[in-house]
Amino acid sequence: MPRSKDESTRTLILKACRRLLEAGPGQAVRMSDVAKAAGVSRQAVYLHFPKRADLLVETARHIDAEEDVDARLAPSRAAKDGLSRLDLYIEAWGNYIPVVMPTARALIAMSDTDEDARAAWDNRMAAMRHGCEAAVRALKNDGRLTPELEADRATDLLWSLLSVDHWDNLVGRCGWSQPDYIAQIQRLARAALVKPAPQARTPRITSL
Amino acid sequence: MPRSKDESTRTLILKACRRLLEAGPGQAVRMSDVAKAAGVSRQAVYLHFPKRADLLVETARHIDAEEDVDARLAPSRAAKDGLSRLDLYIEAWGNYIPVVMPTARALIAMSDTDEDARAAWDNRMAAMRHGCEAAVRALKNDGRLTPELEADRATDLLWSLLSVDHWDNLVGRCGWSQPDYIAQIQRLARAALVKPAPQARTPRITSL
DNA sequence: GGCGGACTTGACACCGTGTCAAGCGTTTCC
DNA sequence: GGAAACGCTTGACACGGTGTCAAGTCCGCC
Repeated sequence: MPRSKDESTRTLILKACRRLLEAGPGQAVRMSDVAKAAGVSRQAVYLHFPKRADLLVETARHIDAEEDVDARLAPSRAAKDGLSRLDLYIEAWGNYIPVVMPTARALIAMSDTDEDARAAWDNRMAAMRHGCEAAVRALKNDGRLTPELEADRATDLLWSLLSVDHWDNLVGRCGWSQPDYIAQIQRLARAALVKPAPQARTPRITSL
Repeated sequence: MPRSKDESTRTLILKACRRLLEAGPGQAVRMSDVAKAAGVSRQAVYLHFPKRADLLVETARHIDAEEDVDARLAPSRAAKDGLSRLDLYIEAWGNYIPVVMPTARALIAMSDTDEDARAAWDNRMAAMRHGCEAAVRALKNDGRLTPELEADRATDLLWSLLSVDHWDNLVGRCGWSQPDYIAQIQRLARAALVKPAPQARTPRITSL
């Protein structure tokens, strides 16, 4: 099934697509552009990806595989307490956003018109939400979830704080650095979701 | 310049455009659709709005005028202390979002390809940011801005919390009610930006 | 009466997506 | 060795939506 060399035409196209999306913020990235960049005919692209939406969806998957998104999220899953799980999840996902961002934007733009693109994107967002849900649950188990919020409300909030739009607003438009973004979202999430630690036995005023 | 009746063709078109945008979430709203809905020829639309981007931009302005956005924002400007200014600004803008949302979405979608649409939308966002800036400044003057944040950082954060994406995530996707959304954003903004009141003279533990 | 402005009608160019058909060069398998 | 199968190329075309153009119609109004 490969053409001849070690790289199949399919992955050649996916890599070209990714490269184009990452290169030009505000670029069109038409099917013909991808074909040209992959050094392949326009029809070859359609041969592997019948619709443009398919190409974008598969590009996103390809990035997930190349960047090993699972490995990135593993530390948060292994966290011992709710608070560190929250922090680690924010760190992992927050640092993954810039990686998928270009493809995400293209996919979101298609979602307005294309049903498949919408479904694919919703799916990704649902997966991300599960991570938020797990973090909130861990927090709740530790008795550290703020009493002002139901678990699902807290999940919604965290999910929205970690949305790619939010990242784009702060990093893309406001010019925040990536570490600043991570730190501020962690601070924000704590402020919004976490209640102060039950200061156990000895009632001392601690400033942390 | 009016055609004959009390309503000029121009406003007829703008109203039709608004109606269509509000009617169909996920609808295309092509130039021909607007023309049909306004009971006018497609070319009449182009006569008043040379490009589709122009039509959308003017529709947004038209909504601002019809809904008197300035009057809505007046209370926050009149607020006496920073904290209430923050709350009132969130309430005013947060309640305005659903009004402009449909048009906003169309404008944002165009921003990917159309430079004018992008500029127009950026402009609106800049105006909204000024409101955030004012609220943060008022907070700072009261000595209630959290020491963890510079004023411009705080403005960025508030601005992003009040973005239409955020509203769309929480209300549109998560199904929050409008009052819930307002209350939670207010809570979130306080948690993120406001430091506890300097408990003046008498050091009593207050739970508010 | 005739002028000018607002609008209509119908045609057309352009661009990007998606489709189709025929052809070409390798590989594979009998 | 020959034929079928496969992966890809070439070139054409339909479609839908935007934007343009030119001619024509219907007004009110000086």
